[in-house]
Amino acid sequence: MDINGTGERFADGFGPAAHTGAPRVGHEVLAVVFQVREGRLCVLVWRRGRPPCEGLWALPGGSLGMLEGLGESIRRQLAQKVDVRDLSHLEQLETRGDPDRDPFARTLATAYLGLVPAGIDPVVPPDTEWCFASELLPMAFDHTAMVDSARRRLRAKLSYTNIGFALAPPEFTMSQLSRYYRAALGHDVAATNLRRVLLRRGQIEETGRSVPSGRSGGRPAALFRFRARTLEITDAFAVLRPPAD
Amino acid sequence: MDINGTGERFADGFGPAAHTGAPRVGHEVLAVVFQVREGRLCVLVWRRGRPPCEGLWALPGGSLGMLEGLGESIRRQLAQKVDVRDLSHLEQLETRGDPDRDPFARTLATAYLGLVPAGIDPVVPPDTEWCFASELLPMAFDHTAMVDSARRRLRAKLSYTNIGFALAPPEFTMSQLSRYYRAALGHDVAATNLRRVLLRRGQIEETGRSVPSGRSGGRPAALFRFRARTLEITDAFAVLRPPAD
DNA sequence: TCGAGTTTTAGCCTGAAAGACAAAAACTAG
DNA sequence: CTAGTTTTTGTCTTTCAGGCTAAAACTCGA
Repeated sequence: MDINGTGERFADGFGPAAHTGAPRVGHEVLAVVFQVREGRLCVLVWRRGRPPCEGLWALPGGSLGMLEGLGESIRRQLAQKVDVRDLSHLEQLETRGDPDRDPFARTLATAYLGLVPAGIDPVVPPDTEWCFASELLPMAFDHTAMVDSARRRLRAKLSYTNIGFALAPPEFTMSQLSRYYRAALGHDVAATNLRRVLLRRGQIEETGRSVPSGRSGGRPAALFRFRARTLEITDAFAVLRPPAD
Repeated sequence: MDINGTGERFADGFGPAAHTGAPRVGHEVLAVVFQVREGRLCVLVWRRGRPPCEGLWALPGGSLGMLEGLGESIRRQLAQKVDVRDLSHLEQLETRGDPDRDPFARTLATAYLGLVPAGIDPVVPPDTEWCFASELLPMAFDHTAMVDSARRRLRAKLSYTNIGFALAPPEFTMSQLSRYYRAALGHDVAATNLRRVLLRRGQIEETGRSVPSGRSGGRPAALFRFRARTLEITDAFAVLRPPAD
């Protein structure tokens, strides 16, 4: 990597701390955890009790342990906020490292997107709450930007993956599912179209059972479930496909 | 963030190095730089001259400087490999941090996807080469996985963004463009369909000029250009759109 | 200069998929 | 039994991708 032997390799002003020459900066792992509650998209946040950014909302997470991987670390740390078994999906989002993102120390942060299915209510510590994503007050550091990234990622993936499985409980009616989609997408989703789209894509299937609908009567609703509970990409979604033959 | 006052916060075995308590690990920034050359997708790699992984291909990049951001850092480091002005696109890909990804030191690496338009030939140092992406030999550390991520990302974005602008030179004929797409996608792309798709999406436009086609005759080909040279998402691509009204 | 060969361009057709809408089905409550 | 409610089914329209063919526009050689 010493491209011309002139030592430009250390133009950053730091010699090697190991064979790679990487300087040692702090690294933390954070998560934007979404859940649909009361028909609205919510984010799990906690209120900082000390400076910097005292009193502001912050994302759950913390320091990367010396012996753990990134995903491993955020799972461990979320286990202290939300029961890990409740996390239906987790994926890496982005890493932020602006020198001034934290005014007190040079710290990088890798953000994850986590999802919790609707209908359960994990125990959270007293300083932690589920906030409506649309009404988030300014957050600590660059956490607002991370939440925005996470919302965009979720919205996009609802279009071209089966990620709905992570928002919905194991079984659901189509009108329930359309409410989860509406909460995450921010606009109405017609249950009848949603049904056809997801059925054609093979993402959901009928369980055979049904439940009575609202207390004021109405045809009983069929119960559906997602076929898979891991992320799958809808391949029919690709444009510029390989030629037919 | 000390969720219950029992000190579980430091369950990773490390006390705070700063107010965040982040342990200090090495961090490097790498780039998967693609260019279409000779009609094929190529990756910029260099051959390691010393252990670990001596003799294996590796991605360009290096240590994050103490005062620079992540994107800033990879741009600086690529300037030593490829003239920065030639980079038509750069985006963050993923951060890898398995404790054993580097056997000699705990190092995190943030990978970027970079693109260089076809038709130019940046000066690269002697240990550095453009390798066909489809014929890459095993690479150092987890770099192979990063190249795979980058290829998937590029292929996906060719479907639903205007990222072709970063593969093509400023002006091009449709058959040239279809060759760039074929190289990146790995399959034939009919120039006539590509033209209609990109025109309808408003991604490309005619320059008004044209150039003679192959030496054996043929109708002159119209020259096109991309309307934008920054990433834009094709919104018509979203399924589950907001209702019409 | 004319015809053969080559490449690009334009037009037409098909099929897949999404979304709007309306009617039928299946229930509750009074 | 009827009115009201909700789900489900079916039809229609629109949009877009992609295949195919014919026309256009050029070069080259006879």
